[in-house]
Amino acid sequence: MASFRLNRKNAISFRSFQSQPDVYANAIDNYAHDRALHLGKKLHAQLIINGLARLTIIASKLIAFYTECGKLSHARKLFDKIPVTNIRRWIALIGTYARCGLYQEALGVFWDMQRECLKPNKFVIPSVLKACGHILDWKTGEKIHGISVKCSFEVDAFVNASLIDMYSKCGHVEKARKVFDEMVVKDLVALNAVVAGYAQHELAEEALVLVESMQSLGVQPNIVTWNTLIAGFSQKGDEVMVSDLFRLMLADGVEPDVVSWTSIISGLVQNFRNEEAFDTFKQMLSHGFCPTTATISTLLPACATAAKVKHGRELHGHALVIGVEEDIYVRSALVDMYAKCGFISEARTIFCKMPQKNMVTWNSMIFGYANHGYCNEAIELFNQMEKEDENKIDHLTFTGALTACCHAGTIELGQSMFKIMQEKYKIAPRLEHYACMVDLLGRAGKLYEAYDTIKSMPIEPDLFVWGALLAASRNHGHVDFAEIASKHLLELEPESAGNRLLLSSLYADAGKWEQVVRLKKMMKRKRLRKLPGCSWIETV
DNA sequence: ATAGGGTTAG
Repeated sequence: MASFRLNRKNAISFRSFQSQPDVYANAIDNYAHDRALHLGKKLHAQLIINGLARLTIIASKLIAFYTECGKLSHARKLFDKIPVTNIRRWIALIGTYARCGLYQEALGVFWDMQRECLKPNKFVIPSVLKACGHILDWKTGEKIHGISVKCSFEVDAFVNASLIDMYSKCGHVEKARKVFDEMVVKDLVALNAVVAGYAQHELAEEALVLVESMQSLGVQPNIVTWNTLIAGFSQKGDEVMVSDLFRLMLADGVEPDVVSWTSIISGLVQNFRNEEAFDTFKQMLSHGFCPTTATISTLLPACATAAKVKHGRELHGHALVIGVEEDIYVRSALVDMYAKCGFISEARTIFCKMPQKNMVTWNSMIFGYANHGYCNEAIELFNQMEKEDENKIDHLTFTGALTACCHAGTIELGQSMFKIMQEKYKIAPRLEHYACMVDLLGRAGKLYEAYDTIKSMPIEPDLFVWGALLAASRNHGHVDFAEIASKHLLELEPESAGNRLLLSSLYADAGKWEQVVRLKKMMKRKRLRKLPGCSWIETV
């Protein structure tokens, strides 16, 4: 009797002990889904107090929660507190990171796992390869390839398809093809991964040849294959081939879907055929297809001039109606579109209501400010990004911020940013950064410093760098530097009439009329003519 | 656990 009671008591307490963590686990899941960082933190504090935070199940959920909220350091700290008992937890964390787009973190955990001498299984390899593919790190991908071979995973269809995808994304299409050729049983996913590799690197013809040869071996293309081919030819601007494929696909009994349409539209936008892109979009709608986030965000850059803002607003309306306005791609493209069209406050409104921002979101807003003369706002936003989202700062962020410094004429700030970029963020200056620095110094009349900057460059200056020096020389009437700059410009860009006009007006300013006549004669001889400036106004 | 269409650029 006594033992029965004891057992029952144990059973009850065991059950309540079991159910309580489940309740908390669910709550954390919900907070992760809503990205309710504040509420989640409060719950975490409570779990530390009642001791449940130590449970593996709770800790795992908290890791997922912080990961979802973008608080990686929190996630990692928790992870490191959990004793390593089995590899499944490592693999789950790697998978979570890879799915969330946190590729560096995924790889970091993978190498930690290797350091702990835990053998990877074949399930973790695709996640890690996906991470390599996205960050274009084929060197690491190749190491993973080696590990896969050593572990005899190379017969696995998932591992092979992931290897092909990784090499394809990194531009090593021939390595991808080699993996495919060595596969004993070639499946459709692997084929499509090679086809994508070809299509995305302007080798659509190769892709087509491969698909045809596989067809003769009995592997039939599916809608993914067709859409990949369409995307490949559409990016190349080969519209004849695109419509042929569209027909072939129909004849094959495969119905084109919204991805097929979006691929065509994307190609048209890439090739600056905006009108046709919109026509195709209308055709797509008339065929009864509902646009997706990809359709909207691919079309928005085609509306990024003041004359096209009406189209942009229409797309914004579509996004609201079909309920995809919250998508980060759509919103980033909207921020950029409104900013480029000059509707800075509308851009800012969308920007501010975004709970998650990516580098494109931040950079678009910073560029929007910088290009419209809101230099202080651009610089303030850069400071805000440093505080809130430092890890998303990249070379474009600095281009935007330096452009703002240029327009504002804040030399010291520009110089310190140029330094911070290299020293703190380890970003090697690119041509556009040097062009900004030359522009910044040149505008202030510091032509010697500007020229010293050019001479210190470890990379070959391009026409924007020399152009900045030439423009500054012209504005400050400095003929010597103008001659140096124009000499380089002529070497780099012999066809550019604009630079010569700039130079000739400099000579005119300086009173060297005979030089002007000589230059203009030379331009006439080469039949170079500066295109007249033009603007676009939408007629209703 | 793998394959297709998407946002920033002087």
